[in-house]
Amino acid sequence: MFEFRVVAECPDTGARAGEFVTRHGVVETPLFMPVGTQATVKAMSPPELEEIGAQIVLSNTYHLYLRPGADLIAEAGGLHRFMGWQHSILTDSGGFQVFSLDGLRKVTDEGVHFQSHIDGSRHFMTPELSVDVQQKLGSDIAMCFDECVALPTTEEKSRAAMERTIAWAARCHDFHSRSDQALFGIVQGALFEDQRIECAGRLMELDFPGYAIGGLSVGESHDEMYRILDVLHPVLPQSKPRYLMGVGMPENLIEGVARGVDMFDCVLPTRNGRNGNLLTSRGRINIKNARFERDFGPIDEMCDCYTCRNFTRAYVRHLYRAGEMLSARLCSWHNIHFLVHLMRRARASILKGAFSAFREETMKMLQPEGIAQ
RNA sequence: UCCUCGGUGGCGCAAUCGGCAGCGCGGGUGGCUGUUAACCACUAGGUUCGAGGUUCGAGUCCUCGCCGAGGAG
Repeated sequence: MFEFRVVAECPDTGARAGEFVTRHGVVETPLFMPVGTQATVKAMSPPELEEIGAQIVLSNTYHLYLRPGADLIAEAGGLHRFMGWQHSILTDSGGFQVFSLDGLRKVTDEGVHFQSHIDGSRHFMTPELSVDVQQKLGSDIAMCFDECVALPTTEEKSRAAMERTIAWAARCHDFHSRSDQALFGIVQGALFEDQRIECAGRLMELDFPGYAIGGLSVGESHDEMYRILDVLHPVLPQSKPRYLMGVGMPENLIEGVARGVDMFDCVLPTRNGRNGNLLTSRGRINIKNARFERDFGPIDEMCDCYTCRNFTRAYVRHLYRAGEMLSARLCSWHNIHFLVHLMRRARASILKGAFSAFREETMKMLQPEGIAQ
């Protein structure tokens, strides 16, 4: 059911434009997926996400398993119907929570003992349970349950997590049965090139319809992230989509695309938006700053999102300082629009054979020195 | 006119027995990368109403004054 095809490739870099089909429609890559952990992209409604042009959103197995529960969502007719989103959905497996809920969990080869961050109740998440939940949710793309290690780490710890991730991937693969849902494998291996290559190769033996690169954007430098992407680029199958998990800084997206990445997701546009940090074509701005008090221009001169078409920096700053919820909405709206359209423009440039110029120009604009006003 | 209570950062308030003047909000700034996050961190800001006095040392005790709130007449 799930099929990916490359429609254009950049002659100078690893960038490619592609598309895949889910039962909820055609999805064009490269793309950015807004994060909707709790079956909602915080502060945004589905029609607003549609207006922005989001093609697929991400939701989370661990969070929905704890509340409201996979059976309830299945009973509601599946996650799409439950949250009122007719387009594609990717569900993360809960693997990232193995990393982020440090202190509330214990990892064993069999699975992960969690203590709920909501009520302290004890749970045991396994690869099978993660896939079971994701099948009940009915997402278009499910992710293997993996172990994401914190950086910096040692070669031994990384290898242990990598081996566990591979073993769990095989168990996910065996357990997975929904033919209308794609299951992606996740490459781990921290910043060790040999481990990354080995992990990719062993996952490829399972022939997943797509491959994710996990364990990055967890504190390493950009150069280290790019080095791992460079290493994986020639290894991963050209004919399958590659998904760089958790990456959302504009420059990371551009450089990721240049290294063959097709999909990204990140909480950055929504979380930072709620906290008054805004992405612009000339770098990031903090709308809280006093210098915007009487700035009656748009957030970003180059942007045509709803926020930029209708409101000024001075107004958005006022909303933020006043604690008004419209601030979170307008800032999230703009930030998501920024990343979705950054990827849309990247795609257009690849189709035109002009990605290198697009990359150079965009990266130059995004430099901190580029911050005007 | 008398009595009582109060006066401390921009605002609201703490400060033990007389012993390094703090907290919250607000202000300024920074951070946030598969969301435990409309969050977190840092920072600036003081003649403690005024004038005297006691004391090694006073936001704190004493005297007088000023201002505010309440009560009595």
